[in-house]
Amino acid sequence: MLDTQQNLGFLLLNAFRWFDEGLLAALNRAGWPEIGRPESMVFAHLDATGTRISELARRGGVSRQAAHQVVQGLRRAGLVELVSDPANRSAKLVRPTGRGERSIAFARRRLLELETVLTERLGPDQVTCLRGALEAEWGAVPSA
Amino acid sequence: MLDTQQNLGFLLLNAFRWFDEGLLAALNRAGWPEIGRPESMVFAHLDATGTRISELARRGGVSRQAAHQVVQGLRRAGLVELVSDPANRSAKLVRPTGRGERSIAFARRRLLELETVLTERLGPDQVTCLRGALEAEWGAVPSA
DNA sequence: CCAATGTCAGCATAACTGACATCA
DNA sequence: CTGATGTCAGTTGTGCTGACATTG
Repeated sequence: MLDTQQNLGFLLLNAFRWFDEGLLAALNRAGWPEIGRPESMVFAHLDATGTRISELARRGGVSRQAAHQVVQGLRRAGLVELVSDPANRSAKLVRPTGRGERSIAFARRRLLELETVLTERLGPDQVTCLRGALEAEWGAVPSA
Repeated sequence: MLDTQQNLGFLLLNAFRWFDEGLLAALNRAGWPEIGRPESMVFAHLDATGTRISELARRGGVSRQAAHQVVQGLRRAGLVELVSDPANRSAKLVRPTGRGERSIAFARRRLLELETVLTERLGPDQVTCLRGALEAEWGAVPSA
């Protein structure tokens, strides 16, 4: 009853899922079965030089505790390592391991590949157009 | 490390969240606090004449059991009712109640309102453009 | 006999809140 | 002392799989 074929919100969700499924399926098939949706969300916000857990939580919009749990899972999987922050002994930095960096590089290639496929199917004009609208400043969510 | 400001997948997710938050917050404030994310997903796929639980599950991409659980919650909240399908006695139809229909009408108005705000902020060209790209046929997710 | 539907039960995952120790 | 950080514990919500009765 909400016109899911025309409603912009649902259209956006379906488009996101297209990318999300294409990325996660490829990662799983290529040798990183331990990377799921929550892992990818934290992983994406990781900084090459190391990032604090609380910072990852802020970027991902989740609690410090939830981020901590995901990071521990990634550590057990050998994708990240925790090192003490030299600037603050009460903090630790989450850094990708060699295997973690390889998975990130793979994900980046895969995302570009998906965008290329989309460009072949929709044409360059529509994809440029899509990107332009999404990169624009939408501003705060209207509260009224 | 995945360029979350440029990656199309993340851009799509953020855009979806803009609509999702704007819709759910308005519903909660307007007197439907029991409608959350899962409820809205089922609700959106509801048909005015009544829809089977298994059909809602297919449309929403979740299991029959998960859809069943959400529907029971909506029924307890008085937003939908379950009636026997006259065409198949082993099936039931999920239909919105009066209160349910009012909430759906409200949601529809709110979604249009959000799109109007977006059009004011980005201009009609970019929104038309966005809608065009999203309504196009993206095809199956590339498996390779 | 088989397929689809709705339902119940148990399990896994993932997020949250609360609490606490450490350190700037 | 206050605030930020990381961590542990408990709880809640949500979806899944398995299993079963009913119906076509």
